[in-house]
Amino acid sequence: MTTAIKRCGECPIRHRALCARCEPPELEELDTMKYYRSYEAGQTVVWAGDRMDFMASVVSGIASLSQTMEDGRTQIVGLLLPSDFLGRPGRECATYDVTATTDLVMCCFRRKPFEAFMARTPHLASRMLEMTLDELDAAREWMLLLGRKTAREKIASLFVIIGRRDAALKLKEADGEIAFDLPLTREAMADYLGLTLETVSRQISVLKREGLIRLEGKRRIVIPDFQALMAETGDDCDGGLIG
Amino acid sequence: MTTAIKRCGECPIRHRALCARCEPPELEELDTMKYYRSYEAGQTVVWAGDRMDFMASVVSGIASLSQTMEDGRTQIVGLLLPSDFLGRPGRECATYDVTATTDLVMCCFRRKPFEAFMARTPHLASRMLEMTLDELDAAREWMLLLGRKTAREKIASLFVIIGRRDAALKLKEADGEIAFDLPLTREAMADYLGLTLETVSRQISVLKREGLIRLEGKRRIVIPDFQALMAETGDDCDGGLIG
DNA sequence: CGCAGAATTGATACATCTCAAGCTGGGTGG
DNA sequence: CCACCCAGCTTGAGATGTATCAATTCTGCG
Repeated sequence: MTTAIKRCGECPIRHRALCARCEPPELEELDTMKYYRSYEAGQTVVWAGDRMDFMASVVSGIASLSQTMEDGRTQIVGLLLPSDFLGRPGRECATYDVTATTDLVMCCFRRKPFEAFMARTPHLASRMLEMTLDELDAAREWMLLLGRKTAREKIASLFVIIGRRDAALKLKEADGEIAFDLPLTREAMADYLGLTLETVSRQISVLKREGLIRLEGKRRIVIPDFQALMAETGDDCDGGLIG
Repeated sequence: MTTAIKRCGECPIRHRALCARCEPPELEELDTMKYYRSYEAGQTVVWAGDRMDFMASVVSGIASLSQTMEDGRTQIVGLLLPSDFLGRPGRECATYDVTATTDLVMCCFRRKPFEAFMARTPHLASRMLEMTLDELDAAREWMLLLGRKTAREKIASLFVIIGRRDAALKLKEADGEIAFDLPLTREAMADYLGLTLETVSRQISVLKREGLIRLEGKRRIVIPDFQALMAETGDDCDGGLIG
């Protein structure tokens, strides 16, 4: 459950996380407050409605936020990637089911002390506002996908978004040939895209047949021509991340 | 374009808007900064991508945020109701098309001075974070609706949400018989729910035929049994606003 | 009155879902 | 070391919900 503790100064997500604008004295204080938690792929972090006595940044791996209806229909409403934050100031209970989609490591803080720290550290609150506004834009982008895109466009959009993010992480340009490991099962993709897993599988097969993507094994996606795939998302040519 | 100026102290949205926690001296300062703008139903406030040199709170009426694809498919990604805020600190350009769905009055601030005011007024930033987190929850709730609900459930959910909000505004309980004016055309409902206007019309007719709703004129909706309609949303019985 | 925008209704098409049958690859135990 | 197993995935055939195209019918208003 617990992994080796790192100093905040050496943290891999330091420059993008909530604490991005913290100065050394603040980092030292965070060092004393934080603890790590690890989850295996498939494990549940919290259930919607459960009391949640901590807040956390994702250090590595991916977690999903999802809602499930009484009859089992499920919608993933957000992915938490490295540097993303989990937990809402002032709220005691989780709003969504949080599940480790891959092996996951999170940097955690007990809620009360962390809220106190935030209250006396204005730039933390301002960083949090910035990150929340970005999440809101991403959620709204996803609303367009869920409400108006075809299955084919949904799959293409997913690959373009993951490919672009992956390229950014590797500090590469998102054009020409791009390859990445797809960290989601077909079922998770379906729940994220508002489709069934059969439809996801079929549309991936179609894109493969047309040469827009290649599969290496089940999980590695190669995009030989990123621009060509972008043209299949339905967004205007800039890829439409914001619009 | 400009309406009579009110003192902030008498503002009808004062207790729910961004400035909810401002004290009299701050309100006086806001009084000197603010100006009102009015739009007629159907007018565009800004286009996505346009430079936006102001931020604003909705005083009365409804505005919609929407995204449109090249081929004309449109998705409404948010409604701005009285007390909701438009504009993002640090961003010069509008991210979405903003349209007045009904006649609309907004309380506006030029961006630069307002950002400066926010920078030295921490509780404004904190109120903004709170409002943004609420919007994010609402957006994610809508993702479940768009991705997983049937047309019938979508219509029922829309009426329940508007009915509940309307009851809250009138300080009534949301049960038994509820009635409200529906401020959206069939087309706007379709764009909000990810449907066509024909499907919206048909499903409204079905709910009417089943006695779950009545129409008085085209725009006034009467819900004789709020609980019964809630049972049609697919959410668990608390209505699932948060989950 | 008669128009124009909004809404309803009908007939048909089609994308996606549903149910069902195999396939594939990696791990395990005999 | 091989056969088996199982979760994850693919593919097929048919059902179904929603979109599309096309008339009407309302409703408010000049």
